[in-house]
Amino acid sequence: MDIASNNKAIKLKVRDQLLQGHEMTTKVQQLLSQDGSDLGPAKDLVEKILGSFNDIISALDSFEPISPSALVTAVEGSQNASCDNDGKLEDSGDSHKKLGPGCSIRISGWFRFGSIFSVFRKKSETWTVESTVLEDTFSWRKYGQKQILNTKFPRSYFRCTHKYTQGCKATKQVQKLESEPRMFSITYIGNHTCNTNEVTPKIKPCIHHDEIITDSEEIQSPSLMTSMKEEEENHHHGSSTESDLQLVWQEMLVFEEEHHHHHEAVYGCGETSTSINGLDSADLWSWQQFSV
DNA sequence: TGCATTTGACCGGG
DNA sequence: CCCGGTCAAATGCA
Repeated sequence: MDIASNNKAIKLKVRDQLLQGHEMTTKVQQLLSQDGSDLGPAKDLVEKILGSFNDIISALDSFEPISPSALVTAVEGSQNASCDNDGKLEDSGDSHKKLGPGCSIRISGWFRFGSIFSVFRKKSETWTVESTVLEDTFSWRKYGQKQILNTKFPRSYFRCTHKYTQGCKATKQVQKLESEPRMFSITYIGNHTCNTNEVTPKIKPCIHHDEIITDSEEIQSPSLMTSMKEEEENHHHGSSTESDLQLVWQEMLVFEEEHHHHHEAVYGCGETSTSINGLDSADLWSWQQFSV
């Protein structure tokens, strides 16, 4: 099998997996919508499923092989996008779609998997995600927090833990959405150049949706997905998988472009460890060590 | 004790 | 000069 067809096969496999996950998530959501049932197990299941989504997508995303202008709509300055008091998201762009109650956003080309997690993906190195979860597959260290003018919630600043050890320039900014306090706007700036293979995966807490959105003072819970990922990595030993995924990612983007599938971007939660402190009106968010 | 977070100070761009 | 982003000393925590 040549490289092209191999990549195609991988691409299809990834797509299949994601679509399967979508179906499962949809079913579980239906369960959750039913009154009177015990929601605990269902919520856990959703957490796992969405964690898988985020795992895959984060892995793909981390390679940043985005082909020029791909289908991903430019969202230069998307970190400035925010919901005003009327719940409308402001954006300089001209392509908008509805995101939840009262929020319109510029849409990137992506798959539709649900309504938990939406993405403003961009061609280059800055993109914004809206999610109920604050986690991804990278290791972040908080270096600042700022109250932004005319916003209710402070913005937190994070840099890659490996900034100094490996010169990784990736940063991210996190801010609660005023229109939907359950959601966080997460802006990723720059791509990770750190060698995550050097980082020893750690079993760390995984945040559950409910915990994130509550006003709990301190949140830490065990991760299920991290160990799974760890095992997976032991099987793949990294390198070839990475290049495969990079190519797959490119092809996925092109694939979507070719088929004119420009959807609202939605996918699930991550499974990294996240420690969240003081989620009150002056929210402080703190990502702790985690690695791919 | 070492590492992560907090938070006021500082800096640069508009 | 204002504001957003970053720095770095102080503080917290395991």
